[in-house]
Amino acid sequence: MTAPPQPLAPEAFAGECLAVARRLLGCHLVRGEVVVRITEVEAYRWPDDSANHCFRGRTPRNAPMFGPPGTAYVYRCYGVHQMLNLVTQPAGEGAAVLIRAAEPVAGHGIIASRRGGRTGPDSLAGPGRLAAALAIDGALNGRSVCAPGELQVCAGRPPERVRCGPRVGIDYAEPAHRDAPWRLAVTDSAWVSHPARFTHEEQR
DNA sequence: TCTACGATCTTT
DNA sequence: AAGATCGTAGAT
Repeated sequence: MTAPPQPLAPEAFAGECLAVARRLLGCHLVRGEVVVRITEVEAYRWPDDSANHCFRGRTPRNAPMFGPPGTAYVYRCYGVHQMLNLVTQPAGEGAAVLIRAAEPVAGHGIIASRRGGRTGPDSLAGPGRLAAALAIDGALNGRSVCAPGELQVCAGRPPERVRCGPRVGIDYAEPAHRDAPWRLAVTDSAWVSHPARFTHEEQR
């Protein structure tokens, strides 16, 4: 019997958003019997990021993003898909990391059943697919992932290399933010959405 | 109240 | 290339 993995502490999320995003790659999301390794993320930065939901200030929807680091921010997109974000930086600053893709570690059968029998990257690559595979919905919005509960983030296997490129689906943002390479992914993982849209290897 | 529009995915 | 599907935000 091994001890259960230790969840990341709030301090792990309290740093600058893009740096936290980079460190979240390779970490594990633990949701009951299902464990996945994060392979793709996007940083929504603060305060100068016109793609960020918080760019024009606090609203009822984005309020969880101003909460303490390690808070889950879950919202519905296109009336259909749930998007899972993890809040970064100190409370009061609206910055978060969108979790866009992951690869399975445990609970393959549960994932497949939630994804209509799919077992390949189609089951976990893309933020809506990931949320569906983990059964994530608005019930988790505003909850901490640092305390025992329905979702945890734990240390995993860090990536050897990272690639990056512009974030997906934010053409409405100002050009400087639309084009900024704030989407990061584990190089060599097949469990990544839009694999053709990366522009750089390991910018840091 | 009314309207427009998504940090997407699926099917055509 | 476009429909699904609905909460949010900004305008009226």
